[in-house]
Amino acid sequence: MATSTREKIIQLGDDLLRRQGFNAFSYADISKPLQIKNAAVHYHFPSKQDLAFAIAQWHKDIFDRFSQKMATKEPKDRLKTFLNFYHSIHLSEKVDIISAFATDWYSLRPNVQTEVQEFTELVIEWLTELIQEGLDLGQFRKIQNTRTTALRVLSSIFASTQLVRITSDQDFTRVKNSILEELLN
Amino acid sequence: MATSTREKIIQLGDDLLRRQGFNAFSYADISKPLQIKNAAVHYHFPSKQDLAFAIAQWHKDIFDRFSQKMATKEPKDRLKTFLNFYHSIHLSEKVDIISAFATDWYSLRPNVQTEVQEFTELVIEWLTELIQEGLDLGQFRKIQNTRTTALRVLSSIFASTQLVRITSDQDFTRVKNSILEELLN
DNA sequence: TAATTTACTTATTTACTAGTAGGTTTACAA
DNA sequence: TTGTAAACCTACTAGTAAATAAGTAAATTA
Repeated sequence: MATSTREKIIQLGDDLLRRQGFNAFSYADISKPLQIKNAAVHYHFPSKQDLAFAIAQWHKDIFDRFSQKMATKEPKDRLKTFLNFYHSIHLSEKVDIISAFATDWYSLRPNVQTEVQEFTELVIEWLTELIQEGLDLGQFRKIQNTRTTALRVLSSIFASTQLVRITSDQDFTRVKNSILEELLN
Repeated sequence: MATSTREKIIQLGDDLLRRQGFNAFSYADISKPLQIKNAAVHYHFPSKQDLAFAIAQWHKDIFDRFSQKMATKEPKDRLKTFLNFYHSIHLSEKVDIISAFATDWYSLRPNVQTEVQEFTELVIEWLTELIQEGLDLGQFRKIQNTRTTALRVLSSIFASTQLVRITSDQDFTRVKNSILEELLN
């Protein structure tokens, strides 16, 4: 199954958004590598905000499939997979999609903001449930309120993808391991 | 002592950088409110990168003064002041200067990157020392390696200033308190 | 007092930016 | 075979970006 142009635009847009930021890339940055014209991008996504919306939607879809695939695994492994996923983000010099959108929050149209909010809530809820299950099964150690713990895991990990751009690669691994140590019994 | 135009440009630039991102504001956004011409901004800062450099330097100066003023206080109070400082950032709809620079990292000139790196290392070291002192005095609880703890405090708190743009104000306070609870004996 | 420097302004350039109008090709359906 | 719609392209507009050149008024220095 060949990837459609529309799909390619979304993927490249996502890449640029998370590597450079929403206001730092242009339609030309998309059309050139794909060897199509600027107007072709506008054909699929009339405005840049429409593209942003599609990217947010795309992430919701991906996360949906991810969480379904993970549903059968136990909390500990789910958490590890989640953290490893962020590790790969960091290695590709990108940042997390949530923080990418957060940075450019005030340049996003309301419907894009709503989409991002829904995606974020999805992730937080998924993490909250994961932690609750981990606690119930005795795999995790109780620290605080589960949502707070979820928020701290999420913010720690995604801040790290940013912070290590400035400091060093080692610091990411350090934080990642510390999250695991903190939670695991 | 009246604030010089140069100083005003830096302050407004900092504000815009942290509210909208480096690539989302223009020289016009600075010249208009200050009621000067675009070229006047270029007089003080020939290129936008020069402005970015000055903003990074400015933060180093501020942090220097801050840490000197805090030197006599005890670790617990220093940490609280630090967290409250970030709370005020969050309330003003800005993000932390480190994450603002991190987001636009790849659009920064090498000398700006170096300046930001130095500032970040300053903050991490300050936090690391604070934690070490707190441990020595028995005010803090040992969790991990002190640098790791410092990294986690920093990343948790600054990710929160971004995350709460998307979720809710409450979530910031939640994270802030959890950091304190985790460390304090 | 003359020379110089600081802190600007006016006016302009070059290079993009997102976005659009209208024409063309291709594929598929009636 | 004709009609139609999807997926482009060519060519363009209007606006904005950073940056610069040249000039000026006021303050500072020699």
